[in-house]
Amino acid sequence: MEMAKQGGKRVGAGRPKGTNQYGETTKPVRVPISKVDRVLRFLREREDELPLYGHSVPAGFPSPADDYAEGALDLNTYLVREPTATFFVRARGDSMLGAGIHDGDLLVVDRSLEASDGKVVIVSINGELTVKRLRQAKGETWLIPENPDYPSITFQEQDDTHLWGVVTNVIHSL
Amino acid sequence: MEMAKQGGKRVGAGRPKGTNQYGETTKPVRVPISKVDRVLRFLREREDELPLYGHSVPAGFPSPADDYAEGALDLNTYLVREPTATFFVRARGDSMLGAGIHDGDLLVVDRSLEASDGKVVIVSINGELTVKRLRQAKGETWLIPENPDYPSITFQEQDDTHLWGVVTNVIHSL
DNA sequence: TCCATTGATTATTGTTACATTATTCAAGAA
DNA sequence: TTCTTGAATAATGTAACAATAATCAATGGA
Repeated sequence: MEMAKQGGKRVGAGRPKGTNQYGETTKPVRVPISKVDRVLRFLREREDELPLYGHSVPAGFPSPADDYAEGALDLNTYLVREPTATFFVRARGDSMLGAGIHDGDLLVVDRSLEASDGKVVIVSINGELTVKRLRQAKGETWLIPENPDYPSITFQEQDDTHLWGVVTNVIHSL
Repeated sequence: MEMAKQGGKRVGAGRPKGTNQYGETTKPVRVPISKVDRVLRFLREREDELPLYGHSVPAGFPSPADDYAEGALDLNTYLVREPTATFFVRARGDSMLGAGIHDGDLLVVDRSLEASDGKVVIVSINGELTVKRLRQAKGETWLIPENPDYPSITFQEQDDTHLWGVVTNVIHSL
C-alpha cells in the first residue's frame, strides 16, 4: 500500500523549549567516572535545595515537593564553610553534655577558625581526641569540660597536646 | 636563523595517564546551567568524602588532606536517606530539651518513616509546627514534650492536627 | 660529559557537533 | 469529528576536536 505525502507548513511545531527535566538548558561538564552516579543523584534529588520550613504552616497541607515557602537549604553549604579545612569527629562520653554534645554525636570541625576564648575545640591529648571548651584567662589556657563530674586541665600541662580545630556544629541522631 | 630538525623516535614520551586533577578518566555529563558552579565545587572540594576521625589519633599530626584513616563521610548521604521525602524544620523553644533539641536547632525530618511509638515527630497544630515525642498506648495517641514544664496532649483532641514526619537528626550550632 | 633547549609524543580538557530520542503540531484519512 | 502520520524542533548522551599540559629524548653548546 502506498502512503500519501502529508506535507505543508508546521508553524510552531516541535518540542517546546524548557521541556527537559530541569526546565533550563544544560551543558556538558566533565566528571570523573567514579563520581558520575553521585553527581547524577545530586542533580536528580536536588540535594542542594531541600525544603526548609519555619514555625507556621501554609494553608492546607503543603508538600515538600512544592515550592518551598520558607526557602531551600543546602546541607553541605550550611554545615561546611571551608571544605578543605573541615573534618568530622565522633564524640564519646558525656563530658560536654552542657554544650549539647551527647555520646555518639557527630561533630563538624573547622581547622581554619581561630580557637578563641569560649570556643568548643577538639584537642588530641596523648593520642586521644577530646572535646572541651577553651578558656583563656590570666595568661593561661584551660580546657574545661561542660560537666562538673570531669576535671579541667591546662593546655600546657600535657606534652603531646595538639589543637585540632573548632567545633561548629553537633549532629545528633534520634 | 634556521632551526635544525630534532627528529627521532620518542618511545614512552607524552603526558602520563592519570595525571589529571582527579587521577582517573573523566566523561562529560550534562548539568543544568544554574548548577554547573555547584557541581564543580562539589567535585573540587570533594564534599562527598570529608574525613571522619574516631577517638584515637594516628601518629604525628595527621592532616585532613591525607587519606582518611577512619574513613570518609558524605553529609547528604549520612543525613538524608530519602531525599524526596526529607525536609528541614527550625526548632523553637525548649520543650524537647530532654531529647537533645535546643532552641534554634535544625531538624532533619523524613516523611517516609513510620511514626511509631517513641519516635520524635513533627506535627502541625492549628497551623503551628511543634516537635513532640509520640506515645501510643491503650488505644490512644499522645504527643509528649520532653520537658516537665510543658503539658502532654492527645493527638485527636485538636481539629487541625497533621503529622508531618519523623525527626531523624538534630543539627545544633555552637 | 653535562645539561639546557627544543621539538616529539601523548593525555587532559572544555566545548562543539551530531545522531538519536522525545515531544508537539497540523494535514489527511477514516 | 477523531485518528493516523509525517513534519518540526528541543533534549540528550557521547564522539570528536582543538587547545593545553606534561613528559621524553635528540641536539648542541659549555
